Amino acid sequence: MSIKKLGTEVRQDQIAKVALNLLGSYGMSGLNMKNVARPLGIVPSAIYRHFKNKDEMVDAAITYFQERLLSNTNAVCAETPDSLERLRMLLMRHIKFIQENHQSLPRIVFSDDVYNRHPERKTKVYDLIKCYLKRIGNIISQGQQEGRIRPDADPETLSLMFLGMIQPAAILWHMSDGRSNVTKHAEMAWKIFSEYLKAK
Amino acid sequence: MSIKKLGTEVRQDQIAKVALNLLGSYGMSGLNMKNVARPLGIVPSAIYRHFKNKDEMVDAAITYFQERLLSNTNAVCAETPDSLERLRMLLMRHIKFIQENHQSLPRIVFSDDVYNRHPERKTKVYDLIKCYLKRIGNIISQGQQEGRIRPDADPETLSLMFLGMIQPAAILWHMSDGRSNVTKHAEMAWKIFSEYLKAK
DNA sequence: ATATAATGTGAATAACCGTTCACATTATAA
DNA sequence: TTATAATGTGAACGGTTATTCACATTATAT
Repeated sequence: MSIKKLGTEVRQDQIAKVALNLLGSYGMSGLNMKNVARPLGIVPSAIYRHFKNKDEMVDAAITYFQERLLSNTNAVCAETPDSLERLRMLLMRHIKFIQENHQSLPRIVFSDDVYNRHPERKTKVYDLIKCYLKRIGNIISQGQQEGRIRPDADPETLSLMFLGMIQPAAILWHMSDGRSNVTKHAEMAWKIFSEYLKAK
Repeated sequence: MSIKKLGTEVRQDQIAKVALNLLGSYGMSGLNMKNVARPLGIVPSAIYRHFKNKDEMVDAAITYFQERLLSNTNAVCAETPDSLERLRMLLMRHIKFIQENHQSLPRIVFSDDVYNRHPERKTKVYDLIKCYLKRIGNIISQGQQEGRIRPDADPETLSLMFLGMIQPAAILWHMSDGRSNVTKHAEMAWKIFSEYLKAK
């Protein structure tokens, strides 16, 4: 039985991904050293070769999550110059992200296990959300300057409402074990949202 | 040191309230027998006089939560006959509910600790949300029949978007430790939402 | 007032989890 | 090839938590 050994950078990535997956699928209760080690074919104590402790492992998982979420905003800006189209695509990408990664975002945000007694981690997640909202707000502002979006709308309120199109549908999707149709709801919500947004 | 003994109905209520409070404030990780017992001035093992085990205690907490949440819809329907006004009041009540009870709703929904390996509990929470959404949808339908709300809007989509006005703002409020202004956001979001809703 | 049931106590148990450590195995550099 | 560092292993430890149990205390009915 030959044991395959991998470099610590590769392992750190693998561990972070598995950790995030567990967090999204089973919550913080499913995120323990044994569950992380098993799919990688290693033993729990081996994780300590690559992370000082569980906290640093969780931090890595959150950082990985952060990169994945924010990359969506860059992607849609590269795909189209139109502000309304950017919003629509971001909405669909976010839905897809949730369906793939289960409920990482809300679970991270609401599981106080994640940052109970870790104030710096809480502000880190807070900054992530603020950053995401800021980017949505920027797309809206840009659309207003170009005359595509009505000028009397407040970008800050609207970016929060944008997230609001996703969240509750994600809850239902999550609780119905994927039986409810998130994509369809997102499309219908987008019709309503974009009708409001459009400059007359 | 005289020990005060209380009837099991009273204790069950007390325990359920404390449990829900802990769940809302610190998440499932803060919800253990010791933390529930302390504020009641009893010892952890005493809880087993009133609940068979922790699961039944958590169930009682969720039931208590359910009653509190659904009572809001009854209250607004009693306060005013106007559908739009009912929705606005329900929005404000929900915000207040979140501020008082911290993050019970999303934490229950997203903490898989709550119903990992408890499918019946998951469907119970699922039914609660569906019921809440149904009641919102009924208010909207009623407004459409009375000609107060535009008839081309889909009540189901709109009731989900109604929750969407609250959720993301609640996240920010939660993560900023109450520094962000949920009420103000709710008012601004309501302006936008109701403008769309109004029949022309 | 007294017997009996209900409620509260504190110690004990078993399971789980994060973490450490001495040792084994594999990769890498000389 | 060989020496050395990096990576993986399995057993062990301490802490936490839910749960049980024999016992003490308080309420309630007769």
